[in-house]
Amino acid sequence: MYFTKRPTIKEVAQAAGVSTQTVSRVINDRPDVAEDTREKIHQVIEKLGYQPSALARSLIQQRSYTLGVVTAGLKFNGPSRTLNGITFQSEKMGYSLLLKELPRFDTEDIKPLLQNLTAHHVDGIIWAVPQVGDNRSWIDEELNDLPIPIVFLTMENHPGLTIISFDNYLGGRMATEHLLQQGYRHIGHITGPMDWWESRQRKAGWKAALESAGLSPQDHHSTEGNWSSSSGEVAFKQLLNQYPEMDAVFVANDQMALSVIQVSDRGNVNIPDRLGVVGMDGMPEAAYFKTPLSTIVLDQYLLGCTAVEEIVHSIEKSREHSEHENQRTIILSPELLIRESSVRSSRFDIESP
Amino acid sequence: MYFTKRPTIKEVAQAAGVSTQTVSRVINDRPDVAEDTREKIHQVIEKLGYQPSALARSLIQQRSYTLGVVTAGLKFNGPSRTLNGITFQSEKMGYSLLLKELPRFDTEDIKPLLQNLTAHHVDGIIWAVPQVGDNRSWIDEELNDLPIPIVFLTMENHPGLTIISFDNYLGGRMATEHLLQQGYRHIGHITGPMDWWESRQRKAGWKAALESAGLSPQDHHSTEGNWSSSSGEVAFKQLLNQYPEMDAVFVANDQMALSVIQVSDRGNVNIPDRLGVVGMDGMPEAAYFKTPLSTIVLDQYLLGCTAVEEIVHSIEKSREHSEHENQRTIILSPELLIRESSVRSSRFDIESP
DNA sequence: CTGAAAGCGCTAACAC
DNA sequence: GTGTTAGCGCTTTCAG
Repeated sequence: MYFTKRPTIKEVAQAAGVSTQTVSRVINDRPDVAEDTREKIHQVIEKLGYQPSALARSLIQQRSYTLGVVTAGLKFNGPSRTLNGITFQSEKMGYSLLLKELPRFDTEDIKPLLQNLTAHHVDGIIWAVPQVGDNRSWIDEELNDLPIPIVFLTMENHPGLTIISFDNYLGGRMATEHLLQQGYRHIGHITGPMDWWESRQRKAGWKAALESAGLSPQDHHSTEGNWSSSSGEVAFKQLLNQYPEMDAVFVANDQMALSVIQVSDRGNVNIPDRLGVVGMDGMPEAAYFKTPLSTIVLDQYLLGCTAVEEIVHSIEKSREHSEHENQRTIILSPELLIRESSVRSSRFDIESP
Repeated sequence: MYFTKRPTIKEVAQAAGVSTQTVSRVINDRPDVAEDTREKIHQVIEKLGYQPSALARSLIQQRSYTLGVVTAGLKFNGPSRTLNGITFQSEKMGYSLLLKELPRFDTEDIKPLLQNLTAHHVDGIIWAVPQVGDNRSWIDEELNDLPIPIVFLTMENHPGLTIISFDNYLGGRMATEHLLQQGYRHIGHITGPMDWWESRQRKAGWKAALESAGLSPQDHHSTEGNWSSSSGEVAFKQLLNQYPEMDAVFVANDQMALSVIQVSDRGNVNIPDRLGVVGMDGMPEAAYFKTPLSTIVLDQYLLGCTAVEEIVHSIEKSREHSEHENQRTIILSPELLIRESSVRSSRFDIESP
């Protein structure tokens, strides 16, 4: 196999018998080129398979049309669906993507990564890593040195930052209020890892909904999982133990809800009659669980698209004015998807208060 | 918010009172720099927060240490787990990633994409798109013009190409042979979309295993799904209809197997006693299905890592000799993971031949 | 040990 | 309309 070098603008110019500047004008579709010159150059370009170097252009134009994307946990559904949205929206808007994945969600030392990104002259950064533990502590130190705009996904409000998040609090409320409406009164909760901001928000929503209904959620009405199905099994068994009156449970994601359904099935606990279940995330498979799962759907694809729109917007703004106040917070709403796991059959409806 | 320009090597040189070449020597860790000069420059670099431009370096060195990654279907588990492996291995080997996602698996017009990648001076390309329909037809036309190495994931053997695939045929065989060993004799198959090479391979493995056992698989012993759980439901119901003697089924992925389990449960068909089920892929959730699912595990992460190793290897080779024969085919083996869905309880064991 | 000059591939600003 | 000059930020010669 032979690899032939890509042709340069110089070679095209020579082959066409013009200067590089004229070739440059043609490939940038500028006027002020004679029609037959343009024609000739196009032919040479076609023949040589010439493609202008994005690198050289980025250097001279001080603009790369490239976005840095930092993600974590690509093997999970949420992050990869978000990335899915990012790739499509960036393609649509004419930007390329430089991808980095953190080895852990709570990676704290991100300075080298940031430097690597700016070394590549990315025009902006999408920080698509959920807020976990102290993994936002670098912001105060590093952000001032950052020569380009950045948008953050999935984190709490922070003055001066552009942030796009789901309303996890609302999601928790919606799930719980739905269960209340169905007549359940003893609603437990299996949380995600409590060092995750999203977990805390979902739990707060659950709590608030119960309190609004005049009920008083106790500490022993919830247990903590780590998002995985196996952790959900453990957390559910523990919850059954410490909260025997429980007649419904809001589970912080669908994976953990899956094992709630399995354990209930094996224990002959009927869902939804004896136990109502609502999950969160909206994985398509949830419709095919033993009992189809009601869930709070998060549109991760949309999150990705929105992130690109915002960062491109910020980039454009920052090029107009060297100083600018552009930070804003966008909250995406979750949606309740009702399936069997939370809707009691009629004989139970009659019994409910 | 203010954005401060990144410093250049020139500014560092001026601040340190030396020439840019000397700074260059320091940042490239070359000898032949006086210790105190080096020290001084390091201090200035630290103070200014200087980071050399990867773009300028790529231009002059004719080498970007960047890999082009082309993927498709990131919202699915397989592709994103592969990407997960790619990000980690490339980070480890000192390469950055330029990511592109095809809008559809069977996108045929990839010339613009290829040009875009080479325009960014990527050193090599990982084509992480499964072979579907005619989506490899561009190879013969475009590959000769490609100035850099490329490795393909998940496609059939093709002379002159470097390819890394799972042994899908073997996977199909293993699943089916396992069911045979368990005493099942009427083994059906739900395939993936038959325009996928992987689907055809898995089916061929199923067929071969049955024939080796002296059984004769018929056309009506299999139906076709599209990987989704909902398609699996349809395909399974159809299969039940046209193959009523069926006592086991090999399902081409875990998602579809999920609905096989659900439909069976609702129809009071006991798994594994009345119906043995084996899936494929190895999604972690499969352990928590109503009946825990036996499955053929594919290590997609490893696939990604291997892809990076291979492409970097090819890049290195291609820089040593302008001509080279480096193509090779790597086949990764699947693994059988046995859970309840395919292991009959003892009272049935006794009955089996 | 250090610096000056040239140039990677391209475009901005100016000439003609 | 088209060419010339300069330079984006860096490294590679080659002098000294």
